[in-house]
Amino acid sequence: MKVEKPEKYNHRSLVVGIYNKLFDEFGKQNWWPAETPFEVVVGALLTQQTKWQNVEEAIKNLKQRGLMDAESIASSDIELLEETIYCTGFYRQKAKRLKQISTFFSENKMEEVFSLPLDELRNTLLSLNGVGPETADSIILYAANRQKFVIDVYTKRIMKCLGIEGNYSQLQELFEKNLPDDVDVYKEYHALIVEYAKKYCVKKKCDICPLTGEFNGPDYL
DNA sequence: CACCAGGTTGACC
DNA sequence: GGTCAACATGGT
Repeated sequence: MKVEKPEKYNHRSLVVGIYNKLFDEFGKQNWWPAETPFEVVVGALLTQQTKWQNVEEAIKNLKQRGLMDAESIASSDIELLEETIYCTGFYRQKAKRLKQISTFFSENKMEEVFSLPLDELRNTLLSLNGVGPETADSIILYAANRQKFVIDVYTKRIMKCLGIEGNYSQLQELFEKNLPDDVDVYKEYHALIVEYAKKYCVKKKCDICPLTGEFNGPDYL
């Protein structure tokens, strides 16, 4: 799973170097162990601005009530959904969005949607209410199992500590242009960033971040 | 008590 | 393109 690091210093050595350092410290993450791709979609929506621990509880609740498939959620009462996912916060808008997304996937075969050309797939997901860039890319990467690098607030924070700032698409391009064509590397990388950030980058402090200092990323964006 | 958690939206400049 | 308040609960 390790990626060979190029010799001279450039964007690629930075992107690859960070990956290898995180992999050395945290190892394989094996992220997002869901029973079905649909469960990943549900998790991606519920985890917005929410701790994963609470999402797990909501997923457990949904399963207990037989609501872990698109058709069941699409036809279920909005108030029942609200009650079921209450623990994830923003429960009113999330219940509404969850129902809409489930309706979409009950009317469109998930397998076919996930086989669309990458850009088309992404735009389709983005057109759903409640699905922004990060959620769309999480679904593409972890549910559709296709190559899209997920940028989250932690990724932005870490890169900023290294002197690299950019908007979502700029950062995404930086990673995607410098990583090998390997979905598993994409999956592990994002998971590693989250684990790393939860340990070192809380409260926007860069001073205790071990990456800072090791990689002197100039401002390229 | 203040702040954060694996964001998105709609309004506005 | 960028910024900002809402959205809501539970934990530290």
